[in-house]
Amino acid sequence: MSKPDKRDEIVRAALELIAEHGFHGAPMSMIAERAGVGAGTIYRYFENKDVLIADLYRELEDKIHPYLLDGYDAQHTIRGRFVHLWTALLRYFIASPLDFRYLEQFLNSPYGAAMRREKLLGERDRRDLFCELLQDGADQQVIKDLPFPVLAALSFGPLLYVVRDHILGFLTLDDDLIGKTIEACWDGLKR
Amino acid sequence: MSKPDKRDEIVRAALELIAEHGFHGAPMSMIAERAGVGAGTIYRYFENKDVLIADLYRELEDKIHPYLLDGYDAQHTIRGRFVHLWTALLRYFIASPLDFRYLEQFLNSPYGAAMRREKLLGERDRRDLFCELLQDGADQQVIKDLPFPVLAALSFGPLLYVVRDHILGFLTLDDDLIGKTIEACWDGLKR
Amino acid sequence: MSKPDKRDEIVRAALELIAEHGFHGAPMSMIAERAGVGAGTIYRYFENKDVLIADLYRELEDKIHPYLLDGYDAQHTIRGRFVHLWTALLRYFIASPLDFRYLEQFLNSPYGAAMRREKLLGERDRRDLFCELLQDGADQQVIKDLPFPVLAALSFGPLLYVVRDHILGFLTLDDDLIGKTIEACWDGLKR
Amino acid sequence: MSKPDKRDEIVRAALELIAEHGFHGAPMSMIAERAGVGAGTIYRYFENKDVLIADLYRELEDKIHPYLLDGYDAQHTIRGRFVHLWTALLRYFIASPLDFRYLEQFLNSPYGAAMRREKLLGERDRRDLFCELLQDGADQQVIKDLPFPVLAALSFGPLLYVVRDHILGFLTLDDDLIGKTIEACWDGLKR
DNA sequence: GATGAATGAGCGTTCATTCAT
DNA sequence: CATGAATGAACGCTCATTCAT
Repeated sequence: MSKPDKRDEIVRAALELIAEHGFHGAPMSMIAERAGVGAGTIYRYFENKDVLIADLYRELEDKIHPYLLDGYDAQHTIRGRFVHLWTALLRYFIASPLDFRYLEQFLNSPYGAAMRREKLLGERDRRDLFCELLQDGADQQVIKDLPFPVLAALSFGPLLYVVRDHILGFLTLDDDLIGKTIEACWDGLKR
Repeated sequence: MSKPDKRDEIVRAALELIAEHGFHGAPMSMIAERAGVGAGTIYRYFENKDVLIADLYRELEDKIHPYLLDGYDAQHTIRGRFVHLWTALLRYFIASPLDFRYLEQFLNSPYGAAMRREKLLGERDRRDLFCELLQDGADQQVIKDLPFPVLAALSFGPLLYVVRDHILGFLTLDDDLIGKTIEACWDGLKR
Repeated sequence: MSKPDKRDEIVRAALELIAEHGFHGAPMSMIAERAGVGAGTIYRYFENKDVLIADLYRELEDKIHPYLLDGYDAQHTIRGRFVHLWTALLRYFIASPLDFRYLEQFLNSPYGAAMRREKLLGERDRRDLFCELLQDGADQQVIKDLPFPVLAALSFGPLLYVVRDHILGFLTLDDDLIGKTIEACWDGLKR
Repeated sequence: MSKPDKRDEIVRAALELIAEHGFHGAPMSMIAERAGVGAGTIYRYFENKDVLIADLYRELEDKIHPYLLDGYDAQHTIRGRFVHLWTALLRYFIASPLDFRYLEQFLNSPYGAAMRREKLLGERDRRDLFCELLQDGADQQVIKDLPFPVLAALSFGPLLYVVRDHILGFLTLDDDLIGKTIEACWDGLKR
């Protein structure tokens, strides 16, 4: 097994176990076992468990980004881009529930808070399509004149909630319902 | 120190530590120390850590409920009741950030998922003012015709997000902004 | 409840719980609860758990002694007295299995070893009917010429074993089988 | 220190401490210390304390078995085989008193009761030389016509008692006394 | 005397991390 | 490089004993 292979196996194993059982239900030894490597090997690729967790998050972001870009046109209306991005993201999460569960765990942890702090307080990240979209919408006065974190909450809040409920089996999101939910969300956001 | 005092100190210490550091960052020994009691004393009042966590949640619910009821009129319009309930809840959370952080931890844990399962799938709880309100709104066709979990997501999602961001210092919620945010949320919900 | 009553209740509760669950399965608090007294009360009557255990043993000895004496005639033959004593003891144990289980626990513990040390190495206790009997039998050259502890082993060993097996349900001791077993035991002992 | 060394040290330490102080007087931490290993290391070799205790018993059985077989001839008379087996066992115990004390603790524990239940009530274990011998003796009508557990009690009872007394220093078993005691025991058993 | 709430040392067990091989 | 045996601090929890009431 070549070097990047091992790293990939570790990442995969960690994602699966943390998504299923949470950070505390996924000991390093179990991750190593599932990855088919020695326990010490993880520490060649990740300084410690915290770093593994944070790197895992970044890899997920990078993995998801192309799906959002597929068919995305920055020249479209704000509304059209909003619908496009969220439709893509919701479909991705529904197809990859483990990825969603992992992100949820991460965002609800201190790591997630630190990351959000950067996103919301630091320089707005132009590479983040959702941030960019809200910024454009605010600039063009298409969406409400509210502080950026409130706009973010109005988009992310309901949509991540429904994905969670879908994955937990509390409702079933089909394409029709996805569309209606995103519309409702947009109603809250638009001016 | 009299008997209820000890219990209160334990509850306070547990709430603070769990709110600040999460369930796993709040060992029983640390809770005992912060409460100024022996480690074994906690077990006189709570069978084990899980029971402590669940009881703490119930106490918070009971503590918050009166604030929601204060000035609440079940004969008002759906919209008026919606604004009333969420204004009261947001103000409560802003005044008691530890309570909010605790509830957040709880709802993101397996305990929370189990509780949500009951709320969403079981008999709708008429004592839960938020559930009741959404039900009434759906019955009167004032709010959108969407599955109940989606309606819940449209209310809870954005509003709990902004409270979190406020408590983390990412924005500052004053009465004006609270009002505007609730309005925006209502826009997403109303038919 | 008068003073001796409390003591009796503690003794009864301790015997039951220790017989059923062993020394370590019978916490002082559980003994207190079963006895219907406060936990601290036990310490008014017994200095600590070890003393309680030892006192309990002595009370059992005193309780059993009269049953052995009933119908006992020190002028009978060694053999007759042997059969009498063991028949009485086996019947007692079968009727009071908790007493037997307690004695068993005690004798297999360090307390029991210390007590046996006294009995076997110190001045032979003339009040102990079994010791006396073996001594008489040795003096009259009716039983084998072996060191006292060996004679004791030849009597106590098999007979306590069969009682245990009876109580554990591995066999059923009726009067006929009790008689035959004591006879067999005597065969090993007699010259 | 190589892998089997650590396991052996743990086994040795556990045997010593449990033999001397009983199961409850031999905490895992103390076993680890005496073995010269970390506390967690024990759990690499034994799933938990119960498993350690049970494995220790099995290892002792396996260790003793060859001593019994040495010079054993299944074609000999019942009496000859009886004398052979018990002489070998008593000599073994006298040479390895810790092994005896451990077995005693084990057999007087719930584990021991469960094991005895199997031996006495289940299919008679033909690999157990003592069981086999008693069975043969009963079949050939050389020993008394009594239920199997009674026969077992007549053999095991006195002989294990005298070993215990020897180890506790209440008497001194030399080869002569061993022989005489086994003879006496046989007198109880034979028809 | 009697109580039982309070204590805290001690238990069995886990797991992130290290390091000799 | 990779390993996985070893570590030991830390966890949740128990219970013999004390002492203010």
